[in-house]
Amino acid sequence: MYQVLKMEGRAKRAALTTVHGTVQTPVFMNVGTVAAIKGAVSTEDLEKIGTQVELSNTYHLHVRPGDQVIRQLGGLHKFMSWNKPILTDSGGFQVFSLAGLRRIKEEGVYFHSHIDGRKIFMGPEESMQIQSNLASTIAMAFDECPPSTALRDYVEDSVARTSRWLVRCKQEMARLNGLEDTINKKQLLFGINQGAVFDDIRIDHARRIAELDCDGYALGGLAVGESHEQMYHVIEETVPWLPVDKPTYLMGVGTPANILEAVERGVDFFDCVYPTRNGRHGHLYTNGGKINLFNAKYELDERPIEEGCPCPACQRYSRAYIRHLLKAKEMLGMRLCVLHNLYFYNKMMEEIREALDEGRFASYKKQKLDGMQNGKD
RNA sequence: GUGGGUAUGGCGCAGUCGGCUAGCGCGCCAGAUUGUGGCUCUGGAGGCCGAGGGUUCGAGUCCCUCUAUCCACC
Repeated sequence: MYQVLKMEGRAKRAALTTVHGTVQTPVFMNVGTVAAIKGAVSTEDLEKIGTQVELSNTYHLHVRPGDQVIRQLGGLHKFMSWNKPILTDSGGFQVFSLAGLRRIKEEGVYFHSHIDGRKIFMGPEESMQIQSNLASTIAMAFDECPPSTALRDYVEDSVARTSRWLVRCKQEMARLNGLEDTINKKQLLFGINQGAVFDDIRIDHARRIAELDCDGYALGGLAVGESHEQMYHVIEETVPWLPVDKPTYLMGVGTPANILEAVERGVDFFDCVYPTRNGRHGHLYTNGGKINLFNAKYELDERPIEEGCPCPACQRYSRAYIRHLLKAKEMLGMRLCVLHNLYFYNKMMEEIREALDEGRFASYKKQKLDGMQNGKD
């Protein structure tokens, strides 16, 4: 059940109750593609840094260790010892990101595994079956994510196909949720809006999928090369056509500034590899903007990453020490940086929720952006 | 002491029969990265080529002396 608790303009403060607990939104989902947050971060760590939802990937887990293996082990929650919500991405994005290794047809997509090169077929039904085996809390529809540079004709065809795929996803998910031996019979399904940067295609698609009564809706195909202005414009134009009483998820986005802008435009679910990937590369988020711990100026810096930050890294380690760990390629360096970044993101979302609760999101957003040098994080 | 080898940016090296602004890897200094291959990419700084002399239009490349260092033998 999804309940909108408060609105400020189009910005939503809501709560999504699932079989794995309630998610307070707006929320940032922490990305753990292969059922692991990269950087040696454990589920215990996630509990400490305020993670509400973990995100894993259908395609990656299908390839290794195999969704049948995870099913036999009782599903993802039991497998990775995480009892809060998990969202699984459908594998659709891999159609886009593994371009060159795939062939898209009406029935689905033929891939080559990036692990061993073997040929794999995945269509809407297969994606739902895999996600059902994984038994995630929320499954994503199987879609195609065209590049931002795709021509209008291509995008129209692609979006039409994604719509047909969504119908098949819904039917298959309903069937799977009704089976006796399905692990999570209340698995939710989010549909995905596409249309590149063509407003009319986006809107037409949004209206069409809104009628299908999914459990939530995502904006896909953004932050794939277009400008920030184009992305904000698409969000602004599209979100009003998606049901306000359903979760709205902006896939793969983004920087703290991107998130603040999107919350203002009505988005309440996010995920992004930035805090984890950038953390592994020593790029750290602070209220004063992003810093690169590899920079020589931190060699003798005894301060924590961020003064006053209660995260496990800032509680007891200096920038100088963490910089040394990173340069020495010690795992602990990456781990501490990833923990800090995820804490920063989770904390920012908490602040956003508080601001919305108190009806002061607009001023919070301005203050946060100003602090981060007007969003140049 | 004798014989042989080697000296080129922080480290390891390439430089063909002498020929334009001396390259490469790592490191260093910066910058990218948006539903993740702990990757990758893009820039940048840094060298009077061990020292001195000679041959030549021209020497990192050839010759002589010296120095340092390595190996073997005494």
